[in-house]
Amino acid sequence: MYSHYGPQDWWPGDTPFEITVGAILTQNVAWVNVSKAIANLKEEKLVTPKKLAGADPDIVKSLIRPAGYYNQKAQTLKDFLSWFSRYRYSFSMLQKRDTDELRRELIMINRIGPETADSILLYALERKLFVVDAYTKRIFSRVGVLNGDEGYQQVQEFFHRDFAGEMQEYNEYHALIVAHGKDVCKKTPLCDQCCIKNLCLRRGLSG
DNA sequence: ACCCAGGGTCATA
DNA sequence: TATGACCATGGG
Repeated sequence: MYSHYGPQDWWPGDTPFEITVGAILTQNVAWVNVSKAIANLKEEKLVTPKKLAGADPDIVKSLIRPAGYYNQKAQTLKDFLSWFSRYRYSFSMLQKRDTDELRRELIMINRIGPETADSILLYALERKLFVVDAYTKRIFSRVGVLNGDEGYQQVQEFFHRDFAGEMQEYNEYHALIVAHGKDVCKKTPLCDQCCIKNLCLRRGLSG
């Protein structure tokens, strides 16, 4: 996949906080819409924890509107920030904490689920874990490695076990799966010849 | 006019 | 536990 699609340079964003905001805003929404929302926030210089926390909720809603679900997402940002304030809005503070502890705390925040939490952990905090998404389940179900009825944790454990790697590989892997999902598997329901199938066959995981 | 996109929550049976 | 409804915008 890497040789075909090249480096994906994920996550788009200049700072850990921008990455975090993007992870929240991108829930069930195309990234193009999220970029507009982030561009709006940037114009108002609100892409910093303190500024965003101090902003008028109605202003924030209007700025993130292109990303959809703006009422919920404005509240999610607020809830995240109220948790983050306990670390004095400092990513260095977060880095002192254990990955599993942070993950539990993030998931405790309303409307931040496992995928959003893991995206923040991998792409903003550079923790070594695999991010599961709908493409992952679809693609790996099709090639016969997953059933399709596994839960998030189960799928994640599968990848941690059979596709173990370093943080940089998890970073690229998730991005490539998304790229591949948008590219091929949407148009071609049966990916018999796809590179992932071949990879799994080589590893003795399907066939 | 439909369907879906880099999810998650809540009510119901 | 397992479905369904709901959140909302923008592009194909």
